[in-house]
Amino acid sequence: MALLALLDGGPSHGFDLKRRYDSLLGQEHELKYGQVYSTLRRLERDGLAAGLGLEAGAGADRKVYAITPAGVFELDSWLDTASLPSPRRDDIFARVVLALASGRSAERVLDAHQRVFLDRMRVLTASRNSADPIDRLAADYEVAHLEADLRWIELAAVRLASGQQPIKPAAEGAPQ
Amino acid sequence: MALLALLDGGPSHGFDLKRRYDSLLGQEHELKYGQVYSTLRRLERDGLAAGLGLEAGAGADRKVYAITPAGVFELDSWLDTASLPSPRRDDIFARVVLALASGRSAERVLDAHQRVFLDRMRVLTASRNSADPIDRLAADYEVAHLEADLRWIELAAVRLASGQQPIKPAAEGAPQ
DNA sequence: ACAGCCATGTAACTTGTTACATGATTTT
DNA sequence: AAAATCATGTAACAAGTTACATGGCTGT
Repeated sequence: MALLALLDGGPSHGFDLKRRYDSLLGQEHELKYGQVYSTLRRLERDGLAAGLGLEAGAGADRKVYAITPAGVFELDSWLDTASLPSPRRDDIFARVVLALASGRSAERVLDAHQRVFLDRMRVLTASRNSADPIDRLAADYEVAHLEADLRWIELAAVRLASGQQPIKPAAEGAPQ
Repeated sequence: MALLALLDGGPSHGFDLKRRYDSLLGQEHELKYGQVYSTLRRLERDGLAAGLGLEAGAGADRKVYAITPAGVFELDSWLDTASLPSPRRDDIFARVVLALASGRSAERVLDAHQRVFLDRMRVLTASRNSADPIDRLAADYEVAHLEADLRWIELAAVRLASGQQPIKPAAEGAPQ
């Protein structure tokens, strides 16, 4: 969808799309070339983008793609879709639950995360005055969610401290 | 890691692990059997779990696995790891940025999400008084992040309304 | 006898990652 | 002449999803 959105501004080629994606959304997580070119082929296969042919440029010949009407439709649909944050299986919540389920203390998990999250907050508040409006929105977004995590950490600590965590009994189908 | 954590409570087999995972973390997103059995084989291959053999039970024979010392070590390491929330490529932030980048209005995206998030909040505040402590923590966690998203939506709306979004120029490597 | 749950799996497919290979052009 | 950048790709791997296949046991 990101590639479609970028193509919607006009035809382009893989290398350029990757650079633009990275400057837009590549905070810490760049697009891999392997994915760019295979995704473009996939878009073409699915009729959402069409190859326009080769164009000479600075280096090797560029393979230029354009978005198709079907692609525009898909993009519009995606943008109009409000995706509820799907639960993440590798975040602090999962770790806390699994720490409890395996009879470990959740405090260690909560403390470790609190430390890291607070550190990250300090870094972010600095970059929050960035000139680039997108960078600012990104920082705002991350800060908002870090605050949410930090508030939840305190809440969870209280809840777990008061009601001594009973948590489901351990293995049930286990032998011995 | 979830399977290792469950195995840490005692040896068990795929079917049982799946059920326990689902009751613990399967809010809306159950584990697929295809993944359970292939993951168990992977854990065994990597020496984190060991097959103990077959055990007769209610239905077909159960293939019982136990966690190994190496598995316990991995699990402990994972629990001690504080993972910063990695940026998600399919959430509201990505949609807003890509709407702007493709010359569309971000308001539509913001509004659609605000509606859905508020709806979800209403559903959640009801289930927040759940008896099960894990369910309560889960609801708290989701509510905290929904609040974060809603606050960000308002902030973004203000920012975008004031500074008329310039956003990077459209395609650059495009012909014509 | 049949439905439904217990229990395990496989095959095909999709997406994403890693690592490598190639060669042209531009800059130092 | 060497290094950096432009530009495209492939092969191998890892993980997750979907759909199907198999068969035993339990309750009605």
